[in-house]
Amino acid sequence: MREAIPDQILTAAGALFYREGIRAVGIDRIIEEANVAKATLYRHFPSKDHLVAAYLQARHDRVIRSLEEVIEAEIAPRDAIKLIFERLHEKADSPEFRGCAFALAVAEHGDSERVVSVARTHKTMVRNIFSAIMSKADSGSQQASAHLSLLYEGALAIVAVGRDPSAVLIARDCALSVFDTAVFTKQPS
Amino acid sequence: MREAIPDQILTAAGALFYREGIRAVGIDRIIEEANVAKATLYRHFPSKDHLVAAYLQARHDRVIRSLEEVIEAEIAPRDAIKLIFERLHEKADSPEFRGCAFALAVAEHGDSERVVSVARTHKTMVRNIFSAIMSKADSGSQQASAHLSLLYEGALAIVAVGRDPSAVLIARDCALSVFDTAVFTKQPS
DNA sequence: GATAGAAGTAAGACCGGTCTGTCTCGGTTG
DNA sequence: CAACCGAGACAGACCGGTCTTACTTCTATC
Repeated sequence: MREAIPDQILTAAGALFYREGIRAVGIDRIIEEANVAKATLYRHFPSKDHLVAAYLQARHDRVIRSLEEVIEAEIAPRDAIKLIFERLHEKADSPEFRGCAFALAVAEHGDSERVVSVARTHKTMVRNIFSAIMSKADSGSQQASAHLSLLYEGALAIVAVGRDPSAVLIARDCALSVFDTAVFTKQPS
Repeated sequence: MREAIPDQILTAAGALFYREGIRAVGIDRIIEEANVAKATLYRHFPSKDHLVAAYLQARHDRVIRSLEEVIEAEIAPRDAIKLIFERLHEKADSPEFRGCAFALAVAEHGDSERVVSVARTHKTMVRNIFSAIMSKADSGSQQASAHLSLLYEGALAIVAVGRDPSAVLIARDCALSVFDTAVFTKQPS
């Protein structure tokens, strides 16, 4: 067995969901791509909604792990921010990039509590990543971290529609500028 | 006749598309809500894709007109920015707000050239609005206008998922800060 | 201004296709 | 033998889009 079956299904479903959209991809497409029987899929995921949530959860884990690596690496907060945006730029500079998977999923399944919940958790944790970085800069500005995540999400949204990855670099420059003024004008605690 | 039939259809379709999603709303729902026969709909809009594009176009016209009013009003650039974000906050502070209709549409129909084209045009024009405001501030910083639209889109994206309209106010504060530093550090032309 | 015809409309049957989800069957593997 | 699996038929609903039928409304011509 090359791979556990649930992962096999999630891999196929995830690629299709992100590339073509969730509603646009039927169960039949997924089981064909995953080389799996329909009953097998429904044994592991009781409904398509569950499968979508699991796909988002897997993506969430992956993205957050990648961001936490940046935090755990002992690099200066300013460079961490730079790195995060430049990693995003790399991803955005690819024809198959379609924007934030969680925003896409909520756009299609905004009425599914299961889906929205994972997406919200993800956004909250991304904000917390920026918050952690800013607190390492010993300028406890929670405001600045909110600004950074705003720029991060804005870059994702603009690239999703306009497909021009340079927006991410512009966001990076603005983020660094926000960081600098936040640190420069920091309040003594 | 209370209203031209195409507008009647567009009104019903627009409300349903935005509220529940484009793929989630079938033609039957639209014609029922618009009190119109199916053949009538297809006489005015040759396909659902055309109808979606027309819905986006109508929304585009409305939003851009509202933004241009801000420009044409003789108010200071800084106040114009403030006003734009506070108007967005008003809209976001409503249970039926679901985020940027164009981002939602692209998420669902990213492969439709007709749909993507309207969405891209919209995003470009929004950026141009900020650009026009910044050039009135006689600091020709195109960079700052890009930052402003980044914050604008970020606020839309975050509210779309998190449903917390206060993100728009945070974006406003950041935008004003960006504006101030851009004007303060402007280059002599 | 009356009238014939063209055009627009509502209502809904209908078509072929696709959707999610269930079920059966027969094979394979531990 | 028991649990899982692939393949696929099947159900019931819904999809976008076409077409028919009967009715209304507008328009052009006399």
